[in-house]
Amino acid sequence: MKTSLTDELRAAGKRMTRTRKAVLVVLEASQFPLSATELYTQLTNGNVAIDLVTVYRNLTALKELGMVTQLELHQEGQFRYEIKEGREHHHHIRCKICGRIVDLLLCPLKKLTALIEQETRFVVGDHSLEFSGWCPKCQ
Amino acid sequence: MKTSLTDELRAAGKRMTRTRKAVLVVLEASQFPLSATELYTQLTNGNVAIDLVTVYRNLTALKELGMVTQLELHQEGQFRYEIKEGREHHHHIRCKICGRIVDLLLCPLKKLTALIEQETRFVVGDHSLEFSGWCPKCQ
DNA sequence: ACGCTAGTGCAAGTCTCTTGCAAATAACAT
DNA sequence: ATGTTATTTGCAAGAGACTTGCACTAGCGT
Ligand SMILES: [Mn+2]
Ligand SMILES: [Mn+2]
Ligand SMILES: [Zn+2]
Ligand SMILES: [Zn+2]
Repeated sequence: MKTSLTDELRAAGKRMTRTRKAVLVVLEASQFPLSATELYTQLTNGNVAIDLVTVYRNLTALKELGMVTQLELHQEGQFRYEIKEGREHHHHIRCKICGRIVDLLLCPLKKLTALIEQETRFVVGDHSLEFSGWCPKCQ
Repeated sequence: MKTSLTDELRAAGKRMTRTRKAVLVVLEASQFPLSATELYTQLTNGNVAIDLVTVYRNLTALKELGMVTQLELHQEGQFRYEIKEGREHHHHIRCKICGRIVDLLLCPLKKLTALIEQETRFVVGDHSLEFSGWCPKCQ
């Protein structure tokens, strides 16, 4: 893990604890966004002693610092978290059968924002875009 | 309410009960998608005696029949439901301050689907797209 | 090494949504 | 109209994700 993350934490009055470092390491290694429970399971299986509530509190803290992205995949009923470091803004597709989640390295919505602002008089902040379907193995 | 809805229900072996009709009437009248709790509150305030669990069960049944759309707005932590009858596929924007939800009568994703299928080898089923921002009054 | 304060674990609580079951009622046959 | 049957309902309890309270622990600046 980069030391810059530790510095970022310090600058915000936060500490780089053993458990927080473990959370960041697992998030950095993951190829897809993790739920709190999945993260907890990976940590526990990796012999990191941590409570689920600590996972939640760390995810919340890291989200507030802008170090992780919180997302909600279509009708999963839970949040997932992805580290931001070194990853562009992107979206996801999830298999309806096996649950596999794959990055879509594109965002078709930049042009659309101006149109929406014009039509609704809203100022657009964020957007969430997720696809679901059937992955190659489950078709 | 249209009698066609009653016929549709019958054709699926379902019944048009007093409570189910009341649910449909409130959904038809709403200008924005309602959560189960909001629907329950509107019914109760309108002197319809109904249990919250019955609201949930009716929403589930109507969703399975394709008569309502279930959607999840960004980070609300609850589902919302919209009647399909007479409404095209569309998306929403929600104000981060007051929670107002407005229809976006467009979908920019039809063209994108072919590209995603080509790149990921998934077969694309559904998508969910929601915006959030600041409405005219809350800016 | 010391002290302050952020962070942690455990327990309990909140909120949305689901399930089990007996009673009520809509649909339909007689 | 009356009876039969399967659907629907209400009440109670349960599931699952996430949050909060509080005493104890441990980073880290000095
Ligand atoms: Mn991703
Ligand atoms: Mn709508
Ligand atoms: Zn985007
Ligand atoms: Zn669309």
